[in-house]
Amino acid sequence: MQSELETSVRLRFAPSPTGYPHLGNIRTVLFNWLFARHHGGKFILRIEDTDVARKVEGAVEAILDSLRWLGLDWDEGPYFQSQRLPIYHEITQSLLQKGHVYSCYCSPERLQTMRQEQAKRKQPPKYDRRCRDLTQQERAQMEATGVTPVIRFRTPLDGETTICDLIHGPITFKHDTLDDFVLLKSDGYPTYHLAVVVDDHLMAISHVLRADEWLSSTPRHVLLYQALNWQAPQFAHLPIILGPDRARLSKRHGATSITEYQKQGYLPDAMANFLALLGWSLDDRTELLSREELIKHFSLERVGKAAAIFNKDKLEWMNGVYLRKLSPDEFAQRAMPFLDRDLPESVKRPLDSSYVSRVLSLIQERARTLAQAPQLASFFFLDELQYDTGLLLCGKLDAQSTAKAVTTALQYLEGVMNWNATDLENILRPLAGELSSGTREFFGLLRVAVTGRTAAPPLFQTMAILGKEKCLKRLNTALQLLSNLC
RNA sequence: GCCCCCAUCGUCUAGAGGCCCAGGACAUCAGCCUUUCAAGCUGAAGAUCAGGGGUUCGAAUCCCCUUGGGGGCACCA
Repeated sequence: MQSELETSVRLRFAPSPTGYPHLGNIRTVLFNWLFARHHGGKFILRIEDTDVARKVEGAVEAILDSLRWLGLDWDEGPYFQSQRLPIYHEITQSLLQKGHVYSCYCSPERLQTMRQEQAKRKQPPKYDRRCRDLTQQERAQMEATGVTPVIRFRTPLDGETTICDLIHGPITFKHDTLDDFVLLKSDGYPTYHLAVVVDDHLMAISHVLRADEWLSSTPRHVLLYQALNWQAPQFAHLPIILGPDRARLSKRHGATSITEYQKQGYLPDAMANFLALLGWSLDDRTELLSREELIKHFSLERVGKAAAIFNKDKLEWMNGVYLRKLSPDEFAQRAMPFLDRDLPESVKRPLDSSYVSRVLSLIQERARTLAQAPQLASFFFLDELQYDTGLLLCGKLDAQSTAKAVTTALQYLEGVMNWNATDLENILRPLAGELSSGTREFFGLLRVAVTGRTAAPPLFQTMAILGKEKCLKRLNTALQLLSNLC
């Protein structure tokens, strides 16, 4: 049975469609989602599209896609603030009547020069409240000029507001460090401060988990809640995620949008696990947690305060762990699109799925991302291998003895009836001693001939999958290359 | 300039006064396994707990200062 607290837990993710969601955004969603699911509450999606100018085409779809990819489902929404304008207007009217807000007629130009002068005088940039106490007559005059005013909040001149952050504890802000912020823009759209407060209240949001960058605007929101006579939700400000250079995550840090990680072949579960550990931990040793375990154990008490630097190496490692945990079938199913996308064009499509499955069984353990699969497996698909002939001579043997070794191997292989890994090994292993200094050299030589590389999956399994015809052909090619060196 | 937040190995972190001359993970290095690679196993190195003052019998843990880092101060969110 759920307690009353649990049924009333309502979280939300409220991105603005001004770009594609990046790691930081997604980590925030994850925490919101985990908290909601942990408490059996609701998770709501709301699009804060109140900035017409900065709106980015396709951003909303990218947000929805990212959430779906990560399996972060929502119970309500998406709501769009741009469709809720009348609500904000109505609330603004009531605030106006109660005297909590006022119309401001200052032009953007005036505000800008004001700020410039403040900067020159090393003063904090703050609205000088010129329109705060206009007389009725002055207001009428301004209205008559036809300028559309903005609506500003009448911030108390003295006193202070203490917010009780669930992660940081109590934090006090003096009102005289705040200014009269804008609630309604002249284009009729609300600012973030108005819209977020109104919607969080109307949507009965119980907990606001958002990034630390919002911490200093929280007193404004609390003041607004008070003016509206509404109960404020609980706030929890999450540590920010930084790039390796300790700067905020941005384009410069390579893959920043979450869809990019999808393209690079990371698994949603690995991503979620990794992101959960950025700012949260279960204990001193548990690192690998399934979706269910994350939900079960997530709590705000175990969220840290310090900003975290994104460590891609660890993400890759973890993704490798998840990749290896997949069943062979599932791995093949997931890797197939990547092969299709990234294998050279010369490779005929559609790919033979049963061949692909066998190939991928050797790749699974070696790939840290799905996008590495095509590169790891390419020699299985190519007709002609391109490699440096010198690789054939990496051991102590000269070109002639090497050629002899290959020739002998070919002789034996041609007669093989059952082309499988065990038989191949049984035939080739005894040859290593007589033809070369040992298995390392002999098998190494064959490996280069058959795969074109010095690092590849186990030789005999590789040959078995490649098939007799292809192997013999490649060994003959190697022989030709060697004859050029003799 | 003002306000706010933060500070444990390179990185993610454990640590809520004695269990810590600080534990785990990634990365690094070495060894084992082995036909190469990967995986796996074992081990090493890596943090005077930013610095300085207190409080205390005792501090990474509490308080203060300093320093450093980050965030905010738009008719952006």
